[in-house]
Amino acid sequence: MYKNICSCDICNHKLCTKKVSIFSSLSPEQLAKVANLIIHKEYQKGDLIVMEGESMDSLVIINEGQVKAFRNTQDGREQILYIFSEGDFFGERNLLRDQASTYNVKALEKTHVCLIHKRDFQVLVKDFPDIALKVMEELCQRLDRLEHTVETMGTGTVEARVSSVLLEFADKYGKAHPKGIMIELPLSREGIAHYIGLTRETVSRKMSMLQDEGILEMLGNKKVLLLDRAALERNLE
Amino acid sequence: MYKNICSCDICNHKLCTKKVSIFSSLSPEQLAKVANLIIHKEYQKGDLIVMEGESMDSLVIINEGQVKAFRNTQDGREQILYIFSEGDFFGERNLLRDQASTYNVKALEKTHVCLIHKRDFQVLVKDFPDIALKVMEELCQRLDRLEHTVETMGTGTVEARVSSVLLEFADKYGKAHPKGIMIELPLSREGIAHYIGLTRETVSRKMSMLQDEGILEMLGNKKVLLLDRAALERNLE
DNA sequence: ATGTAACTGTGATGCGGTTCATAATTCCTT
DNA sequence: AAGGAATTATGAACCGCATCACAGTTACAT
Repeated sequence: MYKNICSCDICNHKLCTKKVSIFSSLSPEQLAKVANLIIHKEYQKGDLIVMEGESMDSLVIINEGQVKAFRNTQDGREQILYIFSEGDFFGERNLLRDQASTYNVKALEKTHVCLIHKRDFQVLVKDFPDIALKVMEELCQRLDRLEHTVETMGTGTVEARVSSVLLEFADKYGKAHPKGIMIELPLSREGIAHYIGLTRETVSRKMSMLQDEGILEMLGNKKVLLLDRAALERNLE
Repeated sequence: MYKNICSCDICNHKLCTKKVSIFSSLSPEQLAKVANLIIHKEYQKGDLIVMEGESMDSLVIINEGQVKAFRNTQDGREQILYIFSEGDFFGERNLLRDQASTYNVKALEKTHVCLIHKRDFQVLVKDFPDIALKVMEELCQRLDRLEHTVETMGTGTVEARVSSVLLEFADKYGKAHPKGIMIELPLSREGIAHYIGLTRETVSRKMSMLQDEGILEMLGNKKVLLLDRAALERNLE
């Protein structure tokens, strides 16, 4: 499963510690100590990083690239739960409790991750209680997002779901652009569909609609230029 | 908003500390110390305990009764996110971060709650770091449940949603019974509908179907006798 | 640059859940 | 125990998303 162990002398394993909010309360010396505990690994697009049910022995921090966390139902449908990018982490639940992973994680592109072993992480948390608080903060943010997702899935129209995910991507991956916000989509149409519980076709149709309304412009399959953010927000309800 | 301040000399404010897992690592003396910080309040069925957007100054622990946490969309639809019962707590996110409540909380029946003020809670967490870990554990359980809800809402059939919620209630509120599991429903059909993003009518119909199939028996509006748990589980996919 | 595989767009069709309407039951109050 | 309000059940019609089918487009590797 592990492919390339990055020897990475240049960054001295420090890059990921700097990018990650859970270590933000540490001093440079402490950070260096943490950096020594880290093992780097690299995955190619499509590689399965963790499988549902597999037990994990490390906290995984995304240093570069992105991954999706998802579950498969028996009839082959996929539900994407999270998209993790640079600075995000996963596997925390399997370290605190002794529990197998509750989802699959797959690289959406070439991805460089940093691993901290369970025993090292537990020592870290004891030595630096602020880390636990930061982890908690991150968990709270995930709760917020999932609550919002449940609300949208439960009460929202299909327009609202598509608008909501586009706004999320605009905030997370959007770059300023003279005509609006340029979004580099992390997922294909089908991926988006699996993220919000719809079919590929419906997502296609709704995005075409939004384009016809002048709210956005599709640039190939992987980019969207958001022209009218406010209009999307109005779609939320 | 606060109605009755319970003077409650009998329990000496200890009941709720004993019931709550986040204090399970404390010694009896430490528990007594915590108990002194607690203020008791009581709400009647239908009382709004917290409003969305309102800022909270206390952690709220349910001592007796149950409440629902929910959001309202602009067009008047309601999405129930959590049902909290004896031993559960809410408001933790507004204490750790400085954030207004993200949902409404309403009493589903006469409910007795214990309050710990923000400043007291923060001191507690510092003195007893295990409390933070316990809170984290609870947050993880909520994440698990929400992830499961998103999966069911995104990929599951309506049968699966109804089956899923009935299984949840069976585990949480079910009592052994010679013919199966007797469930005291915390929500009306409409409430269940708002919990799983369906309409009252659809929930009615599906539950009638389950009754016709001999999987359960409805006893009035508030009780369900689950006869064939395995059949419900098979419905999940 | 080109060819090919993967992805996307769109029409036609059908099913299933919502909506609306109304009847029946339950449950709560007195 | 009875009456009335609230909740639930159920039928009919409609609408929207899934599904199926296939054409068109994009992207990527060589």
